[in-house]
Amino acid sequence: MKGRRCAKFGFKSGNVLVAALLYLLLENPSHGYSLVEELESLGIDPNFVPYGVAYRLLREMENDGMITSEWEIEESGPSRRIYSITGVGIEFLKGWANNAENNLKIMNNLVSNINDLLQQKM
Amino acid sequence: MKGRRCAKFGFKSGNVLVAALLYLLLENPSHGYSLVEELESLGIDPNFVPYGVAYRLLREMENDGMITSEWEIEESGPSRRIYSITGVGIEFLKGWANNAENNLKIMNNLVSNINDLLQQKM
DNA sequence: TTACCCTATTGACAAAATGTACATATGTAT
DNA sequence: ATACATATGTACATTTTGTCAATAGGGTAA
Repeated sequence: MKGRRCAKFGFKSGNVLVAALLYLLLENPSHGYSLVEELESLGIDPNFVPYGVAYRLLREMENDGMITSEWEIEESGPSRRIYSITGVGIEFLKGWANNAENNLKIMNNLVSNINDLLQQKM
Repeated sequence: MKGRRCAKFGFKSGNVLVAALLYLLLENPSHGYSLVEELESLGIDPNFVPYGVAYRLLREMENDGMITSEWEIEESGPSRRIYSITGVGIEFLKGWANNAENNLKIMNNLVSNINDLLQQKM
């Protein structure tokens, strides 16, 4: 692999959502609509996560083998697609968390540096 | 503005680079090529930031009024476009850092939660 | 002096990620 | 009936990133 690639902080909104969804599914299996609402328990405002985006992400994650799904036919209310995390998903989550720690250090330093310099210059 | 939008953590790679570049320019005016190398001082590996990407970002930032540029004709070596941060850029940087602190808290919590749950389940 | 590498910038095109918005269906409350 | 909440899906447009070739000046080693 030659040449230069763009910074991969793992902090694109998509990647964070993937990690958040995997975490929620590690807690317990759930379905798309509910998962979006559950994001609030992580401090992520569900109002900023369109359902369409979440459903798309979940399908892609299933495609990548990180989660599996099965239909749950309810006696009352529309059917739900219940997702569960797989071994692949758990490994991904481990890797993500590990990587994120490095990125968080960089971010924390950057924010500190910015605040210090701003205060110093003002 | 109705409906739901996607999570805006402000942590897309592009946004982080914008903040990093603005920080470097707040330290002192510089040109594109050098700025990429200077990223290392922030813990960001320059090898992951293609020059094309950086130059494009700088042009966009100038378009947005966050930075200004002027040509510096060298006696030796090719001419350089020297960028300086503007008032708009400083304000943006303040806002970004402020916002980033909230996002960092969420990220830190997420990573902690993930690690805790992984350890607990294994 | 040719060949090669380092500095320095630009632009074009392709690919990937996101935003937006509509369509569908069931059930409950007014 | 009408409206609202649950629940999922899909199509299209837009934005963001990745990739990489083109251009140009200057130094150095063969």
